[in-house]
Amino acid sequence: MGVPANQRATDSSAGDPKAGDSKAACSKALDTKQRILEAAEALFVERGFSGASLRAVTGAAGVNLAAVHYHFGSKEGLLHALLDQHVGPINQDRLERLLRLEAASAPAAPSAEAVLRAFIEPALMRERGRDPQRVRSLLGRIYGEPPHLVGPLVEREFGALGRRFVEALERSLPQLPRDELRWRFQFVVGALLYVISGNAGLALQFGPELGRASTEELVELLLGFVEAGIGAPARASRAEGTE
Amino acid sequence: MGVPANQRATDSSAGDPKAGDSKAACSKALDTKQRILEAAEALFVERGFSGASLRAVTGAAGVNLAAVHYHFGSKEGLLHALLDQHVGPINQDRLERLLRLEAASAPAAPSAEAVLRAFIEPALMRERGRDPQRVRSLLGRIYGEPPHLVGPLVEREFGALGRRFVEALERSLPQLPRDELRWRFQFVVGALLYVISGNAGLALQFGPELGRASTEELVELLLGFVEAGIGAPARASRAEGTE
DNA sequence: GTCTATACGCCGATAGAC
DNA sequence: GTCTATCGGCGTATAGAC
Repeated sequence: MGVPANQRATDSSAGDPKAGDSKAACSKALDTKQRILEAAEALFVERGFSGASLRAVTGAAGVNLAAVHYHFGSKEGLLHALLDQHVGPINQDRLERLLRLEAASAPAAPSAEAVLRAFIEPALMRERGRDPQRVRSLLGRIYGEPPHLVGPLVEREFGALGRRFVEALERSLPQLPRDELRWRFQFVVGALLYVISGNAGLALQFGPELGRASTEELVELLLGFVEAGIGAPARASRAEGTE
Repeated sequence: MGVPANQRATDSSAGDPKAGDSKAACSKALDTKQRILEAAEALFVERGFSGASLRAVTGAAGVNLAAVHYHFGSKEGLLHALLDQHVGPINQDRLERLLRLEAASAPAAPSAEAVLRAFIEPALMRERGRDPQRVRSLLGRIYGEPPHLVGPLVEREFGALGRRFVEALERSLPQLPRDELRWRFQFVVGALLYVISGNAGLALQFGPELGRASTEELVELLLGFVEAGIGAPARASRAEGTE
């Protein structure tokens, strides 16, 4: 009794366990780290961050529980590494597109439509050979986790980029009051995140019929909505007070 | 050593512990239930559902840990009771407004603007003498919790109502393809939830300057955005296939 | 440097005494 | 209706094997 070996369910690497070469040890370390990341990605998307236990992650990855603390410091550190790996490239893509747009239309500002497309398309399209639904959901799943967790994380991964896009939109829509534009940008982010998360409505609310839209169709549908919304006439209901 | 009595920190009721009257017991039960609800509301909003432990809730309420399972069955049951208490009235308000709109404009359909206002205003305005921010946040905080939790909850609290509003919008905008309208309604829900949650962007992203908008201003800002978005010309990029 | 085994203090849940 | 005791699972920390 008492043999606790319920790990290593999937495999324990292809080579023989005797290989003590330092290069082999190094590649094994990378392998462990990568296996943890892949298992964590799948489980975080499936069950959410709080809902996926480290024991489930390490069990699925076939590694020891403590390995995650050695490589990532904590469960939150693991999430951070996962986000750096996924939303980093998305945000880089967004920024490159924005800079290209601004260079192409200089000295005029690019259209709000083009800026919004640069913001939205990378978030929905990027897949890199993986199941696209999975990659997308990870980002959306993060919002709504306990606030003390999501706050610093959003600022770190998204703060500067969001402010940069708002500045671009301010130049595209100079007639719109600054505050109103900033709120509208928040509405865009909200709609995008809700779509990305795939969490609520949709299949749940209307049955599978609504889930049919392809990624490309979804981008166009969302863009049609937010372009009209952000370009709507100013409400200007608060021309008062602060002079 | 080993005396585990670290509960009862706050108090243990005002009366003497001998009072065996049945009426007193009953009112004490109601009091216990209500105290749990109030403490849970505050802590769920502050730390999120997963982040607030039952021990913290019962400790703040000054009741025993097991009481929550006696009265609500589980932590999830407690959340459910809390939502019934808060989003129930909101959804009832929404439905009454919609029915009044439809009655007033019959046999024609009410405008999409009016329907959207009936959907959004109750969610942002209702407060009932409490700190309004707190009441609003509870609803928004729920989304993004682990999907197995949020799925049935959304369907139960919101499914029928959401479908009813989509039907109304379909009558208000008959020229818009059904699928496109349903997606757009999802975008509205996403933007609304993002605002309600108060979780992300906003103060975090732009500093406190953006948090200044009053509830009434916020309703108008959001309505201006979603009215334009939902009424935008159809993209119609998928007139194909299913005939 | 990489990984394993083991332990600690919380958590939600439950059974049974009062 | 309330409380105590206790359960298995959780995230985390660390000592030591290789």
